[in-house]
Amino acid sequence: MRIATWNVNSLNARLDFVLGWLEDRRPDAVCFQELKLTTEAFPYAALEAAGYRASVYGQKSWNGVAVLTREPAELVSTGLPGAEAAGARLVTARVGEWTVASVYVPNGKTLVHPDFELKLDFLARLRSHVESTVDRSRPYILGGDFNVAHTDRDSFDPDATRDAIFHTEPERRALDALLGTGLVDLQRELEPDTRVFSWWDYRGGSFHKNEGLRIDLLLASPPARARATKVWVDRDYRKKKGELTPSDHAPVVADFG
DNA sequence: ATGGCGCAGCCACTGCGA
Repeated sequence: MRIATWNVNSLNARLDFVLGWLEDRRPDAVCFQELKLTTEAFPYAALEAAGYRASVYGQKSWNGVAVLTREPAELVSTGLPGAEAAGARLVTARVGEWTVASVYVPNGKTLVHPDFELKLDFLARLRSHVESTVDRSRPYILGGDFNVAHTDRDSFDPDATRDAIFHTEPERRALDALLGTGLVDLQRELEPDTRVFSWWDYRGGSFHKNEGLRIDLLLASPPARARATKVWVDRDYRKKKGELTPSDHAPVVADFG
């Protein structure tokens, strides 16, 4: 079983790039974020031709999440109760014995922007949602763009970014609280000390300089963690492919025995 | 070897992303 998460930064703009990646990596399930299209406009046909079905929660222009699966899946839920104003940012699907959820946590914009409080509220509601609705005694993966650099190790320059957005104590403690429900960060479980990023700014040659952040995470329930054999950032797919432009996020991939 | 912002929209600038 191979499960991945990937903020694609517009599925329409990225479709050919994504199809190439699916053919190359052959994941069984993928959490997509930032579809930037409505549920109706989702490219179901192109993905079905590639061997995938999709559980989708989209909206026009912004946000939008999906869980792509090779096997037929049951759509469990869309949206996060109480966080409707934040847009389409959570979808959960069940495939076989696995439950897979894709989340796109609000960016927050700046520390003094109203969206920053919305971000903290979203993370708190996400914790409550997991606590009350997810059976953590079964294989469960919450994959997504959390827009938080959890520790100093997850940032290219911990000193320069100290207390900057994505790095503040309230954001980090909100992620701690989510993990307090019993989920674990797979990357840190399997590779506690590896300095690895999942996002690099398009601007200023950030990727070339490896000035990135690790903000895309695969969170796992104990049974899912127990089966995990490998987790990695698919850095090659942050690179341009011929004429195809990459997302500013790389896929994060995990394999399970 | 790679890359130097990119995407959506009542559009050619602006808002947003992180």
